[in-house]
Amino acid sequence: MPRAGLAPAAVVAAGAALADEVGFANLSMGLVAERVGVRTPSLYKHVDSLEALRRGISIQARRELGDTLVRATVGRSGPDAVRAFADAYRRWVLDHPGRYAATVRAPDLDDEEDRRAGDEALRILLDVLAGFGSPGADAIDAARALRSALHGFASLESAGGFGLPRDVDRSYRFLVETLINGLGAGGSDDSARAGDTA
Amino acid sequence: MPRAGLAPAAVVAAGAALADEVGFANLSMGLVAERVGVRTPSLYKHVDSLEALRRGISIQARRELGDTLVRATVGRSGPDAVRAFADAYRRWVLDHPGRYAATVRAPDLDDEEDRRAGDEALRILLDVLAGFGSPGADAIDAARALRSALHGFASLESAGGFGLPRDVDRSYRFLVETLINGLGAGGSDDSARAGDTA
DNA sequence: AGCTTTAAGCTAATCGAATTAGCTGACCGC
DNA sequence: GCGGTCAGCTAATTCGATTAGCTTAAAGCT
Repeated sequence: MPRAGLAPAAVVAAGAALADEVGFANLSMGLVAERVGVRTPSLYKHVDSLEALRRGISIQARRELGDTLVRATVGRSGPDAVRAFADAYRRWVLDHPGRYAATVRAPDLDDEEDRRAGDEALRILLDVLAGFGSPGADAIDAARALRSALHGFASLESAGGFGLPRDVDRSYRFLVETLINGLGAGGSDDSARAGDTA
Repeated sequence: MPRAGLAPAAVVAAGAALADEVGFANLSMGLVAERVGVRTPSLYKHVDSLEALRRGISIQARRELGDTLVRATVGRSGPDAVRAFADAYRRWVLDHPGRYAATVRAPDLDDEEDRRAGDEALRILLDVLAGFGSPGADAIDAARALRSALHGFASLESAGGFGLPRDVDRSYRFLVETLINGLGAGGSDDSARAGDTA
């Protein structure tokens, strides 16, 4: 038979696309094999295992997300950069639910490549936040806050977690503006506990 | 042989405990069976399938989390209630990682019981936020913002997503205070886009 | 063009986890 | 004590991941 001319990268790409369609959790070797046009066992010539394929998808997805975020934020700064970052983040997640689920897996600490793929988005995030000089606020804290909020919203939305009819776009804008407000006000350490009821 | 005296609720409870130990994703019928002291097929006398067991765990977990949050916030209001809510939320997630993962699954919309179990936490959240009368801000938006942020942080932390050495407790406090600040400042709709660079 | 080497793909087989079928005996109410 | 019900069991099925071993397309060399 004519060969399919497969390569590890092609298998990972197919897996990523499939993950977006059927869900990262429902990915199977059989599905991927069918997609690339070979029998299941043939995949093992290109990837070590389903687990390894998942890791590959995760790494690739983190890179894609990172690239997307870079492109969205270049040339912007301050609250504007945060909005661009947030919008690009959510759009990417909604467009690539399976890939996004893949990015959430904790990187394998023994794997250099895996660990690095996650760093880029973080670096961008820190750059974006460089414009917010909330006194006493650590940039890492701010980055974690932003990342947590965006990740939380995106993952709840993409899991269908928002049951109520309230417009989701609007809620997202509210979230982003709330964070921008909060970060701008410089609300980190316990000194912020003054002015409680305000 | 003497009977094990099992009941569906006991199987779900054992499954929940096991999920906390091995991870919700790694739950298997074999593991649960071993835990409750029967052979695997016997479980099917109490639960319909692994999938059904997972749903049961999810429902139970949402109820437990809801109860915990109620207990943590009764008698408090305003920013104080938000802090208590946030602290209780995170503590519960860290103590019950498997159950928490179970709560994230989108409820089955065809299942009345499933849908209801998620509502309680939301109701509490809305109550907690009643104290924040940010003009123009919809309570649902605020609830979603808070939920997203807390869920995001908790799920990243419990997935080992924070690689850096920076103290995580501190970052969490920062996140909560940032939200309190932001919500207090009333930053919802586009009118908030005034005062950009601030 | 013919020869060799490599490795992509295949079929058949193994393994493990979920689930189903059908049997047996423990406990409940009489 | 007797009968019915149902928890639990063993055996069997199914399906997906993975391994073993064969075949031959493709690439390189002479």
